[in-house]
Formats: sequence, C-alpha cells, structure tokens
Amino acid sequence: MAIRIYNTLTRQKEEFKPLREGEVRMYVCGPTVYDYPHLGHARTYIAFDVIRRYLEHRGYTVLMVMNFTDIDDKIIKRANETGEDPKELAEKFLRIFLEDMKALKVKPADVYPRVTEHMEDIINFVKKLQEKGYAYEGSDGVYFEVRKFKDYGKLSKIKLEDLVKGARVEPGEGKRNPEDFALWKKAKPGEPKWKSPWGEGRPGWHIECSTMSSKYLGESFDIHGGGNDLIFPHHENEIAQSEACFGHEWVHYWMHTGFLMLNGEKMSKSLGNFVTVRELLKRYDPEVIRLFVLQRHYRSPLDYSEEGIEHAKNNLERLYNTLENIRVAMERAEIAFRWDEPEFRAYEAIRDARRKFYEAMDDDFNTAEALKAVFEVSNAINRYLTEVEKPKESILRKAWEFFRDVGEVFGLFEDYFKEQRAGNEEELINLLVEVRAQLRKERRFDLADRIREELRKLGIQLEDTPQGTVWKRIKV
RNA sequence: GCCGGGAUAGCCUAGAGGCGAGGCGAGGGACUGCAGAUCCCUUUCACCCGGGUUCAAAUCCCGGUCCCGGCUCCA
Repeated sequence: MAIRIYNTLTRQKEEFKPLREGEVRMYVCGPTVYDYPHLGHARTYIAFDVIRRYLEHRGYTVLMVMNFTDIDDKIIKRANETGEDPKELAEKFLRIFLEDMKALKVKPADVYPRVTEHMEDIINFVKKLQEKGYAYEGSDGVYFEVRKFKDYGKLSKIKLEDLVKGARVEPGEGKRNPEDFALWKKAKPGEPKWKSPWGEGRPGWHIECSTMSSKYLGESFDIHGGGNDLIFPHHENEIAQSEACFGHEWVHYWMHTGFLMLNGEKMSKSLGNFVTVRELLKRYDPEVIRLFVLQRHYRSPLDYSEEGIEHAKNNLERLYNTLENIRVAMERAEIAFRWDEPEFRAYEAIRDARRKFYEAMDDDFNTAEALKAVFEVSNAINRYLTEVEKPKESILRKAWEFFRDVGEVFGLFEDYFKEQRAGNEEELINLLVEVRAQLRKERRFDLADRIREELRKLGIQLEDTPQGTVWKRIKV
C-alpha cells in the first residue's frame, strides 16, 4: 500500500510519489537560535523525525536538510539586551539546540545549513530575482514585489486584497507596496553586516530557506515542513521567491505540524508560556516526551499538561514491562514442535497488529492509531505468557521483532535493543536471587526483602512468579 | 473582516455511513509471605445541541452553541 500524505497546498491527503525513485528529499525549517528550545519545537522536530524514520524504514533513502537561522532581527535584539555578541549568542543556542535534539533522540539532519555560511548563495539568489524583475532595491533594502508573482497566496489561501486590507503588513520606507517583503536588509549602525551589491547588510528571513534548500535538494524536491505558524508568511514567501526564480513548481508536498498548547494558548516565546526541553528532560525520560508527542496526530494541536506527560509515562512503562516479560520468557522458551490454540491466537494477533501499524503509518503518519496496534501486541503476548507453561520461541520472537521495528520508527526502546549487558553483572544478580530464594525458604523475609529493596534502587526489580523469581530492569 | 482546526465514556486520544475503538485511571477477582508484573471481570453500547438525507449517521447535509488557531516575530 502506498503512503498518503496530507498536503497543505491542496488541503487533502495525496498518494506519496517521490520525484526520484526510492529517494525522498525533505527540508524542515529549523529554529532561529536566540533562546532555549521549548516543547513546541520538540513537538515539531520529533514529528518530522518519526516521518523521516518511517520513510527510511519503508526503504527510501532520505536526504534531510534543516536550516539554522543564525543571523536575524531577533538575535540582534536579544544580543543587545544581554550585551553579548550576536554571533556568539547564536553559536551558543545553536549548540544547545543540537544537544537538546540529541537528548530527545531526534536523528540529526544530513546537513544543517547556516545562513552565515551561505551569504554568497543568498546574494546570488537575490540577484537572480532582481534580473528577472521580481525584486527591486529600496532605500533601506531589497524587496520582493509580491504582486508580480501571480500565484501568491496559493499555500495559505490568502488573497492579496485581503492582506492589504488587513493592514497588518507594514508599509516600510523603502517598499513600493505594503505587502512586499525584504530580501536584503541594509545594516543600521552597529549591526552585523555582510558585503553585497546593495551595500552592507544581511538577508531577510525568507530568502535563506529558498536558497539553502535548493542548494542541497535541487530546484524541486519532495517535502517541505515546519510548524503551522510558518505557513504565512514564511512559506508563502518562500514559494514566491523560489517559483519566481526557477519558473516551475518547487515543492511537491507541504507538511505542517499542529501547535503545542498550554492552558488553551499556543506555547511560544512571545507569550512567555513555555516549558523548555531541558527543564522537561530533568524530570522525564526522553522517550516519555516522544511518546507524549506521538499519542496525538502530528497535525492536531497537542495540549501540554503534567497529567498528559504522566499518561505517557505510564504507557511507556507498560511497554517496557512487556519487553521485559518477553525477555525473561525467552529463557524458558522452546522450539515449537507443535502449535496449540494459544500459539495460533498470539500469532494472529501479532500478524494483524503489524498490518494495522503499517496501515496507520501509511495514512499520513497516524502515530496515535499505530500505537493502538502496539498495545494490542503487548496485550496479546502478555496473555500468551499467562496461558502457557513453556512459551514457543518463535512466538516470542515475532512479538520481539515487532517491538524492535516500532522502536526503530518511533525512536523508542533504543537502549533496550542495543544494550550490551555488561560483564558478569548478570551472574552477580543471579547469585543474589539464589541467596534470596534460600532466605525465603527459611522464611527470613526481612533479609529477603532487603535484597529486593536494594536491587530495586539500582534499577533491578525482582518479581516472584510461579516459575520462580525473575529479575527485570526498570526503565522509567 | 478573511482563512483554518476542534467538541468522542472519569481522563487522554483514534476513527469518519453499518461488525462492542486503544490507553490511562478507578473498583473487584486470580496469582502471591509481602511487594511487583501480568491476566480476567466491571466502569463501557461514548461521540456538543436541533433538524434533515438514508434500510442504517460520531461519521454525510442544513442550522445553532461553545472552544481554539492564523492573518505581526514564531516550530
């Protein structure tokens, strides 16, 4: 079955067909680095991380590009407030962003083009627009003449008349028309600046994405993504610049993530109602945050609440328990010389859930729906384990492999599957378990419980079952 | 004003014409020296309101109510 993607451009789900066979080229708008990333950023980047992982899982080679806006009005403003050098400030928060994303297990992009590393390319792009008659130089900068681009508004469905009427567009001294936007801003005294044919200055915000995406992905590519708030004006302007310059369709699929909401309001720096990624990571495992995000469809607004995160934590705990149950059961599993009803039932449940998982992900990356399938396997395998004395190795393996695939796509259970059990740690634990078993036989429960308590503090949980005592690692 | 998204059991979320949606929480039971994990049962025939179409509507249509977002820097 084919993957279907909701395209903001057409406002409907479309079958995904990459421009080049087997390859997906995608660009996701990165942050302006002037502050700590908050959960809203995390939401968007985790969403695109899972989209990227899924495409890779389905066999595509994905070329992923994410930009850094490392020079911009906001950065200059913040630097002036704190007395820092704008370059150093940007550098600092760029590093912090990368660290936070790594902590959240977001796979790094293949290229992270920075504006300050691409001045020449940007200037050339503006020149081309000027040559083609879409751009003009004003007293304070170079502007894109919006009314010359006939398709303006096709992404956001905004009509030019309404835009002008809305009067929210700023007239600006150097502009011919209020709706025009800056491609190049001439530097005011004391501002960071680069040389250009129009004097010293810096690029406008939108031109960088047009320039850098086409540099790495070509004059047309598959997916361009970002937060919902970028549809207008940022992405609308990118389309205008790029299609004016190249003379043909630029991006095939536009994808946008819903906002992260806090008490009914969009979480944002300007509103000041944000929770930073670092803050959250101090209290929760990164996978809890990922699961929290994945429990909601990527296009829907996601409400942040402490309870919501706790829900995610409980859910993740359940999945880890299931993994541990399987692992422990593996030790007493046997080769199947025959199947009985429990085997047939477990097998069918896993088979059906796997199909559901892929169907849900194919349908515009419906992670919330896909998660249902994950819980179905969890339930089926736990039930199987209570039904049989000697579990069949093949059944456990089926479940195990399903979880491994889910983990690969969702960025969960990562450590679990790659974990090398260190040295003779296991033997030591087994020894303690044996000693405790003897103590229990002698009904010396105080000592037995002490061993259990102390191991628990070390992240090892002992569980007494009818088949004897097993030990599990506790993750969250 | 112009675009857009919503309202689903105690809670969080899927679904989008017809076979009891998933999880969490709560209560009960099984297993247990206790704990933990797991399983079973209950909460569970839920879809904002009012009309309409249909053999059949959470789902489609019309009309309301309420909530939220974008149109200005934003992921």
